[in-house]
Amino acid sequence: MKTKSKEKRLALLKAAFAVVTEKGYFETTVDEVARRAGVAKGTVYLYFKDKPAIYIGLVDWLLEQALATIAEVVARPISPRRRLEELFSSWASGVMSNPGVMALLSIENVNQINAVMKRFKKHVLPHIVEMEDAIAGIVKQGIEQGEFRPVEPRSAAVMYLSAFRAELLSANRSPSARPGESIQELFFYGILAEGRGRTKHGDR
Amino acid sequence: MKTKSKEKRLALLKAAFAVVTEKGYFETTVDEVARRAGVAKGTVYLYFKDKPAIYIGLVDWLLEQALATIAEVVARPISPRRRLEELFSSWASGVMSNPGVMALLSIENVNQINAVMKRFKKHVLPHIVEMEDAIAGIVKQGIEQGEFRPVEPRSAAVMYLSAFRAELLSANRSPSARPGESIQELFFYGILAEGRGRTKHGDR
DNA sequence: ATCTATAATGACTGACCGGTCAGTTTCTGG
DNA sequence: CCAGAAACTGACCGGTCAGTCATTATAGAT
Repeated sequence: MKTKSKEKRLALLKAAFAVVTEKGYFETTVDEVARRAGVAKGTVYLYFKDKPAIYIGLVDWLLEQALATIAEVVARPISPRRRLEELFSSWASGVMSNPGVMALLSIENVNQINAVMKRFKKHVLPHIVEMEDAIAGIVKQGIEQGEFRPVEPRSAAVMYLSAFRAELLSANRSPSARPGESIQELFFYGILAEGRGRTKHGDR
Repeated sequence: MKTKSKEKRLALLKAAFAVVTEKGYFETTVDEVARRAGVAKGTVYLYFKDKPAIYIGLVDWLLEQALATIAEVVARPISPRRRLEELFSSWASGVMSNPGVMALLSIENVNQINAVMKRFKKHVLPHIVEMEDAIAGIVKQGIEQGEFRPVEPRSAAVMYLSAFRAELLSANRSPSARPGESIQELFFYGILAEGRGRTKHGDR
C-alpha cells in the first residue's frame, strides 16, 4: 500500500521536525526521532537512507508548504502589497512560525566543505531560490502596477525574507510590543523621513 | 608573562575562527583547531576549559570587534544616516564580512534545551542585545534630528542587522549586481511608491 | 489454520571525538 | 651549567551514536 508508507514517512518527518527544531540538526539523534514517532530506530532506516536524508526530507516538506502558501496568497484578488502582508501573517501562523525552522534553514550559511554539507546545500538552496523568485514575482507585479518603486525585485525578496526572519526571532525573544507590524511597516516605508523623490540610491 | 599567554589564546581563537566559520561549531573538532594553530590538542585545554568555552571566547572576540566598529562610527561627525551607511561598509570589509560569522551567531536561534545551549545563549544574547541597543541609539538620534521617521528604534535596529545579514548572504551567493546598495536603499526608502504621508502603519 | 511476504525490532559494532594526564621539552634565574 | 618550574605533548580512555542485520511480529492470501 503506497499511501500507508507515505503516511508513515510523514509521521517520521513530523517527529523529526519536533526534535530538530528543538535541538538543531547535530544534536538530534536518529534514535530520538524514532522514539518520538513511536517506532524503533531500525524502522527509520526503512524510510530514509541515512540521517542527512531525514534532514533533506524535512526541508523539502517545510519549503513545499511555504511555497504552497505563497501560491495561495498569489491566487487571491488583492494588491501586491496586501499579498506581502497576508503572506507574512500566513507564514507567521503556520509551520514557519516555529523559530526553529529558521535555525534549520540556517545551515545554508555554512560553507560546503564536506560531502554531507554539499548534499544539504544542493537540496536546500534551489528551494530557497525558488521562494525568492516567487516573492520577487509579487514585487515585480507591484512595480508594474505602480504600487512599488522600481527596485531590484530579487533584493526586495531577500529583504522581505530577512524581515520575516527578524520578526520571528525578535518576537520569540520578547513578546512585548507588536514588533511584527513595526518591522513590516519598515519594509514598506523605509526609515527615512523624506527625500523620497528619487529612484536609485544616489549616484555613486 | 601575561601578554605571551594572551597572544597564544588569540592565536587559538584565530584558528578556531577559521575552522568554525568553515565547518560550523558541531563539525569542528578541538584537534583540528589545535593543529591549525600549530599546537597539540592538550595545549588547547590549557587556554580553554572545554569546547564550548572556545566557542564563547570566539563570539566574545567577534562581537567585541563589531561593537568597537559601532563606537568608531558613532564618533564620526556625520549624520545618523551616514553612520548607518558607513557602519554597513565597515562591517562588510572587516571581520563580519565572513558569511560564516552569521552562521556562527545563528546558534542563538536554537532553543536552549540542554546545559551547553543555555551556556551559549547566556553569553551570546547579551552581546547581541548590546549591539541592537547601540544601533537603536543611532536610530533614535536620527529620529530626534528629523532625519528618520518616528519608528520603533529597536525594530529598526533588528531590521538593520537583518538587512546586513541578508546582504552578506546574497552577496556570497551571487557576486553579480551590487545588491548591497540595493538592500541598503530598501532599508532607507522602503518599497512603496507613495502614500508616505503617515507615521504609523494604519490604525487597528 | 497455515504459509509467505512484508514490516518492524533493538542488540550490536565500529568510528569518532572530547577530555585527561603521565611523560617530555622548554624556559628561567641563580 | 643546573635544577626546578612552567609549558606542551599525544596516546589513551570512555561515552556516544549512525548504521546494520539476524530475529521476530504482522498482515494478507488461500
